Amino acid sequence: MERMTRQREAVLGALREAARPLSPAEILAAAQRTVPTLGLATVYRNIRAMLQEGGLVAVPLPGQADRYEVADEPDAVVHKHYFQCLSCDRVFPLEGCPGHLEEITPPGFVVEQHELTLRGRCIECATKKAGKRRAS
Amino acid sequence: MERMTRQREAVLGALREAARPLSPAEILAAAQRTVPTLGLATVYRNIRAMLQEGGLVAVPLPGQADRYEVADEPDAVVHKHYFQCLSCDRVFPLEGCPGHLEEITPPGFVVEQHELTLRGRCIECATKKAGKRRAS
DNA sequence: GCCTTATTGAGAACGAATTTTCATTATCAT
DNA sequence: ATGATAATGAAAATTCGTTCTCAATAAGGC
Repeated sequence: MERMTRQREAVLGALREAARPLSPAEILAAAQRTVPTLGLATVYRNIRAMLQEGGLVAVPLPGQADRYEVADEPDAVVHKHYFQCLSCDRVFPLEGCPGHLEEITPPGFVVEQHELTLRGRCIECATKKAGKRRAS
Repeated sequence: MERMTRQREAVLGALREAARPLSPAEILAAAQRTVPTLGLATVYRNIRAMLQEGGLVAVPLPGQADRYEVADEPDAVVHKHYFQCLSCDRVFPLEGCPGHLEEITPPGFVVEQHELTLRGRCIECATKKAGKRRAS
């Protein structure tokens, strides 16, 4: 990936505007508002390229395919956690970290990373308590 | 699943002795020590049957296929968290829960479940500091 | 021990996510 | 503006985990 194409800008733009981790399909849908002819393969190609270049990070979720979001500042060691809505399936970044990990770590084990995923209803789905919807 | 077969006993035995969540492949390997001819399809069939019957529970992990472990007592509402070793890939159950989830939950969001996964070196891999297998 | 039929083993088949192929299009150094 | 070639779109292909098919085997009620 050496050239700045319309499709790549659209993918990056979709991720920037979302302010939350997106799935490849979500990126496709959002970016197609800018480049209607955009294909899923191109979304994947750009995701892969930007991951390598460090501009994107993958957000792994239990039992779910990875989501992606624009990488934070390199020096921001503030790792993140996420909330996944059981209704609309969207994923939102959380602020902060529960800590207290030492307390539940067995002796001799060395913790290098940790991932916390909350699940429930996002504010929108909790409010209009309609039946299940899908991401917007 | 109405008959108690040698293979089903082997699968259950493997899970009981492991005392940690196992992947279908891990179950296969362990159970084959008892029933060498055991096939992977049978492992999956028994996992599925025992899941339905409530004897097993699936352990979802970020970016990983589900592991399985024998279900705790029905009344034990003590949900669990896990530690995954970046070196040997094994998963270990943890005691307790960090709590403090409200603090990081955005206003209006309703938390119904949560999952925490620690990653690093298990006591064995931390001790014999062999080369890394998975990057961080 | 006999017989019905649930269960097995092996491989084919599957579904979902992701990658590749390849002919066409478009970026950008010149 | 031109050309070399990186990037694209569409579909085919691949991967991985899991389920299914089907002939052969074996559990367990009799």
